[in-house]
Amino acid sequence: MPAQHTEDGGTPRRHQAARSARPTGHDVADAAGVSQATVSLVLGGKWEGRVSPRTAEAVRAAARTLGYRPNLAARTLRLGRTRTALLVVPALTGEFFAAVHQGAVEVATSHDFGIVLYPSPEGIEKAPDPFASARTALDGVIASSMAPEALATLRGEGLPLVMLDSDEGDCDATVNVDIANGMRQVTAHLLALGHRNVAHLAADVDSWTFTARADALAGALRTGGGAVVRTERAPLSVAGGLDAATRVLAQSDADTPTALVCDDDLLAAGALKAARRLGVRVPEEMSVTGFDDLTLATAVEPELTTVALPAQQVGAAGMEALLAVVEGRAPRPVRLPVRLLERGSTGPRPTL
Amino acid sequence: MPAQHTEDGGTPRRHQAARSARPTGHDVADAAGVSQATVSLVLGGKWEGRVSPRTAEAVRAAARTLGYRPNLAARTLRLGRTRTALLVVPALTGEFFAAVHQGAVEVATSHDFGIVLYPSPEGIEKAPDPFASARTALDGVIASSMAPEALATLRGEGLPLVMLDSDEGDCDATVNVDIANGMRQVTAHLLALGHRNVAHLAADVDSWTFTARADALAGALRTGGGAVVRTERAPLSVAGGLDAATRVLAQSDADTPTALVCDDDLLAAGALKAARRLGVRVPEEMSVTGFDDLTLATAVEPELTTVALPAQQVGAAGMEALLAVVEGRAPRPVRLPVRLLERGSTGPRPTL
DNA sequence: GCGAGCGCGTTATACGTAAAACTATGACCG
DNA sequence: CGGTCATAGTTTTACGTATAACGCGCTCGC
Repeated sequence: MPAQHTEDGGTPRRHQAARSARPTGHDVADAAGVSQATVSLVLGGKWEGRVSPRTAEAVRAAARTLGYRPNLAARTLRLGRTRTALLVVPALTGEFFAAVHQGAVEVATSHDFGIVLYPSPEGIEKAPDPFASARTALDGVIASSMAPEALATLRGEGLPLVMLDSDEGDCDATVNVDIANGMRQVTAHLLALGHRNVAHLAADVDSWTFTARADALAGALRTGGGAVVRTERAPLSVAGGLDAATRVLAQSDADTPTALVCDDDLLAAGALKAARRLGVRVPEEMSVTGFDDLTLATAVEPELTTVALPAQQVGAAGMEALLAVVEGRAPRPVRLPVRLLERGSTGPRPTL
Repeated sequence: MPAQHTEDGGTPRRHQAARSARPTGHDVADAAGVSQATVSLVLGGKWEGRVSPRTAEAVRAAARTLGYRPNLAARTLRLGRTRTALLVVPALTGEFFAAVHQGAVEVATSHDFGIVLYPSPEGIEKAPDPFASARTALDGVIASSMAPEALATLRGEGLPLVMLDSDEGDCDATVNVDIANGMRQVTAHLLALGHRNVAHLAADVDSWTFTARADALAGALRTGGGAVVRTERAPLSVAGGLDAATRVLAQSDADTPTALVCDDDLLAAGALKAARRLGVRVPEEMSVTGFDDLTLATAVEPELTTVALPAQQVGAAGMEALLAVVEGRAPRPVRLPVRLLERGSTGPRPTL
């Protein structure tokens, strides 16, 4: 005596145990009285001509009331793509990359992309696997600086790769800041103030941006009739700048420099400390310039003449380039302008 | 006339088109001459008593030569868990949270956990969905500060939640820094130097840590025979500190403060600038204290007396607490000690 | 000598989604 | 009236993994 009861609607319920589990596409389908495939079509946005508007609306309503959000893992498994990019930053500290990140995120979200961060550890050697650390499959990588082996891993994966501030040729797109022009502006500023003999406080970091700074400084100075009379390498920190600048300022001979060009504001801040300790007045007796325009630049006395970098645009351009690559368009190399900020740490060359 | 050819081994090859696609468990299985299930058992580490050692070794060898790495999406879909935690940080800038992150990562990786970052945007209101931004399912959240609504979203998801530096009660575990003790140390230091009338430069940020700083300062000062004679709120920046400190220093009456306690080193750096502009010598005429021991603290002149926070331990303890919750153990609240760094910005109370 | 148990695997299945392939109902047209 | 076509869906399949359920050939105890 089969009851033939169909009051339930006859739709097969597969979920019934967990009451508060996240709703799936099947749940939405049941609620809207359609199949899961229809739900996928409607919410995927490609239903025009395949589903009637009233049904589509019913599906959307059901999804809304159930609070449906698609399962990312399932979608990824199905599609093999994630619309997610990995942003490799040298470390989590640093105002520059905070802005880069923000710029990248803004562009990404407006294109339905996501960004996950990979702060490459201090000792780049023992870096954990970027892919494992991302915790999801990736559609591309935007990298600022990276250990060669990690970069090789990336290429091996065959992922689109955008390099920021690097001369790495083996990638799909590059975004650079016009470091050379920045240094030319610094040089022009110092030359205009009468300086000829310049010392260079170089960051002891092996990355393109610092090599570019050194080269640009030397080149611009030479063509302007000046010269780098001394180069001192220093760890990229205030203490490093202090030590290195102390070494420079302690010595004085015929070619004593009257200006100290630092690769970074941290070094410049250290140089300011060194000058104060040695009784050298800035900028009256010695001009000091920084680079990057960190918060620190206006916290110290005198405020640092420095070069501001368009960090946010770097991130935005990087993400745009990645989108181009992903979508098969040809990205063209980007070179962004910088701006010299003339502040209190530079002044006229002292009369001898 | 069935040929009965089995020279291929008879194992059905499902992948043959894409030559360079990432190998799957099936590929490893084929290479090792076993089934995918066996591969999963062996690589999952739970094969003892179910697979012979030689077979297990064969599987591992095959996985190694193929460069097999399991598909995270598939695993997540199957298991419903990810061994991934979301770390919510107030912004990407900030040395404190860089260290917090590092501490958390170290603990996490040693427990086969992953961490993904969610830098909550400046305007916390328009924050994008943390879950969508994570790009993967989560097993828990470690949050420092968060907009109430975002926190509600989190709770709604039913995820384990660890709060850092917060008085939020509705969570599974808390990790705090002993802010009160830090302010007590600052106060004791100033009282020992003879100061009684203190001005407070308060960060204009609505978060527990700053409320705690204000309360602790007022309390400790009172019990020690001193008093907060003036409180000035300021945006959390050097410029904010400069403005607020200028307001404080400009006025002078009977109860003129001889020490300026700042909620943060940024404010203290601003205060130093204000003092210099107004011709107030630090620390001879006015003592200034900071908080957090940022890089900036030793870049300014004089170097800031400040309170160093155990950032890395905060992250480590947070992750440990989350692990405890996830594994069903009961985490107990953590309160970490701080350390006063006496430097040049504080000195004896000026004789009137 | 025969069922029980064990060692060593295999087969089958489910997770939630996207999309290809298919079905059913009418409308239109020659 | 038979065929073509559009509409509005449904059914089915695959993605790669983890694991429950199921052999299958031996050995062992009684």
